[in-house]
Amino acid sequence: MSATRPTMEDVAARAGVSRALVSIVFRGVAGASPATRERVLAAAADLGYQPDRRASRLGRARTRMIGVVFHLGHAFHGDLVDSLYVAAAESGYELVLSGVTARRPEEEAVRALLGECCEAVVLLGSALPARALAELAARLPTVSVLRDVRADGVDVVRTDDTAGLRAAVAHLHGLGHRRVMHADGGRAPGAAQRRRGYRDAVRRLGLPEPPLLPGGLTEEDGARAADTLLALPPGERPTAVTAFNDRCALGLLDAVRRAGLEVPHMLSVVGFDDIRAASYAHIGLTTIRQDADALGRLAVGRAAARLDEGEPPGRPLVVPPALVVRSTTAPP
Amino acid sequence: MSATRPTMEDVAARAGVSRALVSIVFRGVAGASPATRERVLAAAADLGYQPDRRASRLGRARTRMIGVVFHLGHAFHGDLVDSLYVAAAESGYELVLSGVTARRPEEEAVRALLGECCEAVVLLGSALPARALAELAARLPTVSVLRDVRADGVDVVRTDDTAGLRAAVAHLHGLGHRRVMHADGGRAPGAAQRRRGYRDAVRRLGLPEPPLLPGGLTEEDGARAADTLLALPPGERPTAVTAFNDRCALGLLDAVRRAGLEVPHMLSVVGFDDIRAASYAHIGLTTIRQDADALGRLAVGRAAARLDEGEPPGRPLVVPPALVVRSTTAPP
DNA sequence: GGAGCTGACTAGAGCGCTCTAGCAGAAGAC
DNA sequence: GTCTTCTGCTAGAGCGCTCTAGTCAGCTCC
Repeated sequence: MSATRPTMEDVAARAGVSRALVSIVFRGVAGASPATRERVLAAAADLGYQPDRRASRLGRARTRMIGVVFHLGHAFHGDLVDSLYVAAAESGYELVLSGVTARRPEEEAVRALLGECCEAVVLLGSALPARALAELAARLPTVSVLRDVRADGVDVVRTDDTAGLRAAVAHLHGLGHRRVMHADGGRAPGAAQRRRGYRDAVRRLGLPEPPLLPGGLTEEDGARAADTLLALPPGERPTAVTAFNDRCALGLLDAVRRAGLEVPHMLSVVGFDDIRAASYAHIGLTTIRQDADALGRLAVGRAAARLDEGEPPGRPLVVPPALVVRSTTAPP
Repeated sequence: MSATRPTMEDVAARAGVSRALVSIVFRGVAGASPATRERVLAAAADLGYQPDRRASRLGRARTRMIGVVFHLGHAFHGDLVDSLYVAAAESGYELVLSGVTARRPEEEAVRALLGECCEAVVLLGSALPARALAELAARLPTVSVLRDVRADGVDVVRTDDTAGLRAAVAHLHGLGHRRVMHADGGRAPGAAQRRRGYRDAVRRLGLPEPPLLPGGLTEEDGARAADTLLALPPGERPTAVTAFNDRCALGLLDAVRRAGLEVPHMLSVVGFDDIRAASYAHIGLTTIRQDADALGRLAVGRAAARLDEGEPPGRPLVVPPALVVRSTTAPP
């Protein structure tokens, strides 16, 4: 509390050196003798001095800050942010988070970031129109993670959703399933690609192609998909379902089980993402794992490449997903 | 992209006015004629000028920033952050988020915030030792949300967990349950209070007091509690369970249902928090609702009162919870 | 013993804003 | 017609840092 926080000036005065020397010590660059360095550090500790990063960034030519727009409430975004923190630290960048919530739209989150002078932005699962993204990309390097978008100047880092769903269907086919349905993600980022992967695989394997189950991002959407499924005449019921994502799969699982269908014996279910909950022992959801670490690293990598090496926006970076077999799939 | 972002100077030159006038216009204070104001705004729009908030905060005496430490992955923290955003905007503050993840400990999150020069910090469900909190509070107004802690100078904003659990037990008692167990939260913030509420109620109502079920914060912990419960000899099995939180309740629900117990007829379950998933139609979890909006508003209110009115840290602010009856509770 | 280093340190000009003081010039008071 | 009061605007000194361009000892080297 006290009056105001101590500044570099105060530390300098106490250590009996110039302000510049204190700066040298705190930036950890060469130019101070070990003895002085220690004296400065001691003075700083006495005063409880903490460098003001805002001022430091102002004085510096570069801010080395990357803005991140993420959705509070999307569990997978949490995993991504974790990996972004690590990757950013490795490349000497700092993250500034801007959350999207029920009452804080994405536009607002982006606007806030622009005012903070970050050098690049990483958008997780952005729902902004391509035009808005292109506009943003015209101002500063922009990386869209999870969402594949063709917008001028926008870098894309995403999972190979199509391959993921193909792998899911192939896995089910390998188990002997013939009638596989897909709980669709609608307009969610990645949904179109997963839909395509599902259709590709079903056709390629010569399986019947039943209509899509209307699903979505949340457990509730999954439960709705289950209702649709359960309403089907027995002959048309699938023996396996691929879901848009894990949350959807979890909701679906819950609902079909309560309707008396045994999983995996009467119905196999495959999710997408591999969120934490999927691996819980009592759930054991077979799923397509998105590699959050790779996605985060590539996103920061793209931003850094454009900032540090002056690279132009590149083609989409696509991370292969991995099938994780647990206990919600079995032969029909 | 281009060279560098335009500054106030550029806007001033283009509009043919002084830098100070541009500042006046952008701060929205009196002192510029409508005509000039418009001219400045037009020039700024032409240039794509965006004021640099870092510089603006440097120049200003106060930064009006509140730091928020939250856990990515705790769904309820998302609700709180949403409400904090709203409350902060209302009191003219800005939020700066610092996330806690698997690989980014709370200490690190706090440290980052100190460097950003926020005027106060709000910690959601902090797990820091009381000493560390007191130290932090010695530097700047500190509000602990969800976690009740007796540390010098630390403001606390929390739900009346004890009352919540009393209400849960009373509800079950009212339905005719006699044997009610509690899936405990261990060392999680609020767990001790909820445990106390449970015990209070059970004693007061003259119910038997069985041992606690070891639970925790996550679905997995809930499933583990279910295992313990299911392993009980039939005579000792409860007819109802109160869970530390919703996620724990959900995990428990899932596990007991799969073991063949019908909910609510064979077992009633009450959660805590009222996270989004609790209200999903297919789940319909009876729970104790924490008022995220009130918690957020009070947290910002405390910070603002200390900053703006110079108030000293006050006594804990306790928000009453509310019982939300859905479909996981019924007479035994 | 002077040139040329090097290592340790300082002065001072920014960075992009804010904000106090102050200055013209028009309007109103008497 | 002078004096005040406003309105609309500008000059310029910060805010707490960074960083370039020094200064100044104390070396080595021939």
